[in-house]
Amino acid sequence: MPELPEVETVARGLQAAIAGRRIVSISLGKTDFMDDPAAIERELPGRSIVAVERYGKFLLMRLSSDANGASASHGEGSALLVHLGMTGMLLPQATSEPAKKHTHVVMLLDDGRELRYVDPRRFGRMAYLAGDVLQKELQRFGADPLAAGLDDFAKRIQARRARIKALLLDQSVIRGVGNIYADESLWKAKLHPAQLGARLTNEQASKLYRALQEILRKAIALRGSSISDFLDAEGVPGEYQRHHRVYGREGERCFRCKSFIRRAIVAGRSSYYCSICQKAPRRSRAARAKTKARKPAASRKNKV
DNA sequence: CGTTGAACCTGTTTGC
DNA sequence: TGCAAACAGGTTCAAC
Repeated sequence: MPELPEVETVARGLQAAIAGRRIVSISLGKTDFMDDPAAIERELPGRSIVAVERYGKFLLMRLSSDANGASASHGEGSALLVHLGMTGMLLPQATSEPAKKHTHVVMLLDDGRELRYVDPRRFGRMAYLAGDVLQKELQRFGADPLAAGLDDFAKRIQARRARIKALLLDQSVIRGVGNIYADESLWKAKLHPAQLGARLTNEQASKLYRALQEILRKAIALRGSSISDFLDAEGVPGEYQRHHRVYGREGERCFRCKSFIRRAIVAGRSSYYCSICQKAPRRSRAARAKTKARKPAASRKNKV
């Protein structure tokens, strides 16, 4: 579920709900999605949650230094890094509230509430990181699409020969975009998902940049998209799914040209697009030759 | 470099 | 109705 707008929504909710609280104790259930469960169990109790921020699709719970003041070798301090994967939720709840199924982490806070991490599929990630290790980890990721300038954005895309869809999803290029917002922004910019990054004109790159920013901002304003079960920190679903123009609309009509929305696998992911508005890239000589050579399809298929 | 497919895990939806 | 297959917003890794 959670891409940039959803994670931003959760971060804002948590910032309002739990910033300043101290973690009294922690109890862990399943831990296979944690880098180092022992570190989490050892480091968190006694620390205060200084702030909750979004970093790409990660939530960054910044922590006060430990009792010895030894948390940080450098500026980044220490933090609990949380990735919600596809089904993760971080919910501040009263102790009296019954715990949902698949609750894997419970942090007791100093105001008597609990911060609970729920994640049925456990595709999420949780890690306690500090100092240089934290800094290194954050450096793995590309530019934030809302903070990046047009030039930086265009350069990152045009420098690569991969498909634009793959580039938008690649967190080391741009951080925070997932399948929904990639497709929505490509539709708005009238770009086919299989177009190569390096083949975008400056004008196309600029269109995509503006489309992506507009869509992300609007989605944040509407508290994200809830496809099946996304809930923010207040347990409230988002509204942006009502504004999707292509995502999940296979067989329905394009809002611009009324032709039918298609679905194809691009970069290994379901990709929704309008084949009229979003022109397929002209295939290279090499690609065409390959398809031709493969003509006797049946015999090839039967090969083990 | 870039692409593909599989793997991680559970729940829900779709199709026969 | 029932059961199995397909599919889900994410990331990572091996193999080509």
